[in-house]
Amino acid sequence: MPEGLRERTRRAVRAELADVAIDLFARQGFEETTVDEIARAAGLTKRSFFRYFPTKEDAVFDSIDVTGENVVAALGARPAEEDPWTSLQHVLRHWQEEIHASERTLATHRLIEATPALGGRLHQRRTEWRRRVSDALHDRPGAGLDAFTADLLTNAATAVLDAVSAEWLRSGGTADRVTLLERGFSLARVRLGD
Amino acid sequence: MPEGLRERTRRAVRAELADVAIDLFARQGFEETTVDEIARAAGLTKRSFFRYFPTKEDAVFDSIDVTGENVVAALGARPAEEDPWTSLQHVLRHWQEEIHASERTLATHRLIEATPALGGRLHQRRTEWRRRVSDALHDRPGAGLDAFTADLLTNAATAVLDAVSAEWLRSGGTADRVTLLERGFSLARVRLGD
DNA sequence: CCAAAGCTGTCACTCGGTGTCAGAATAGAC
DNA sequence: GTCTATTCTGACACCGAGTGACAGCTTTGG
Repeated sequence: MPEGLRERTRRAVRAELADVAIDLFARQGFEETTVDEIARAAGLTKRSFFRYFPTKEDAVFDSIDVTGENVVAALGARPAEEDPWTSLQHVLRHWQEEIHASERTLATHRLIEATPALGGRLHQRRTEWRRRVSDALHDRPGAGLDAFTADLLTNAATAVLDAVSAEWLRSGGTADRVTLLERGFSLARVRLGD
Repeated sequence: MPEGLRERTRRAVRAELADVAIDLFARQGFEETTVDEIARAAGLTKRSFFRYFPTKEDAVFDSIDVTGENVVAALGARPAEEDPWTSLQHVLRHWQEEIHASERTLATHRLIEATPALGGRLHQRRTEWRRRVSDALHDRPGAGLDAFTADLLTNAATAVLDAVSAEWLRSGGTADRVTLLERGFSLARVRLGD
């Protein structure tokens, strides 16, 4: 059984729900839109909305968020003797390449930028995978990084990521995210053995 | 009238409220403590709690948070031709020196570390002053920084700050924050004109 | 002493989020 | 095709964070 009907339906409903949510948020604002409203518009009840998303905020990040596993796995695939900062750059670059900058992506980022609660929740989600990445760097084969340096590396990487998003948003979605990422990673550098 | 009785009382109540709150949070957890509980313990009603703090979270940051004005002002006092990264280092270093690492400070940081909602809210607050700092760097006399670089600088500075807090927490409050800050700022560098 | 301004408790309300339950739909075994 | 265990759903009740409105008390300044 490669793909049950049930899971397919579930994913479809989930996508539909996220779709409707972002649409409403973009039109009338995040705080001004109730969960009940979203659910009704998608033909469900409020209770069922929370069976698909843990919070109202999470309906927004579905399409644009990274998972810690992805980054850790990709990081493990890099050569062990490579400079950690360079490894991070390559991993995140590869991730950015996969994002196709649609109109919806732009609207989503605008929404996050304009809504403090969403910014907070995004940070909260990232904290999770930052911990994983930091741990992965910490006990990496080869040069043993102390916890402080590992944290510094991951924090700095997300700092670049945020600056890239902000600039991309400022450009109205026309700027090339990969190019910005490269610029960011070379302007800000975390060099070891200094 | 240098200091009215009214304002003095108000500040005292506010401090008392924050005190009680942190105490309860540390003992039984943030989510497990209701606002009503805090207010009652301080001899007030829930309604009055919200006349002193906009949210439940904000009762925690009262003593440990920076304001954007402080940083911007201190930044303006640095020599105009100084490297921005170095300026940030000095300003934040000065701020860290003023923090005396009491038991309460430690408890507060532990609490934030253990509570996702608090981490999110702190980030939200910092976003506010990051914008100000970034703007201040943007139209600084002398070298005109583009918005992207200015963002990168401020984001990277908070990245260092967060790594310092995490390490200090890991050490159980024994590590010297200023030393850590220096190490962080020299390990991670944002260099311009490259 | 008197009026304006500020602070307080009380009440009522909205909204995000959760626990529970009973019924409908579905998956897989026969 | 049928039966049973699992899953999904709406309905209902509930909690806690936050807000608006109002009435009464205290402080401030003249």
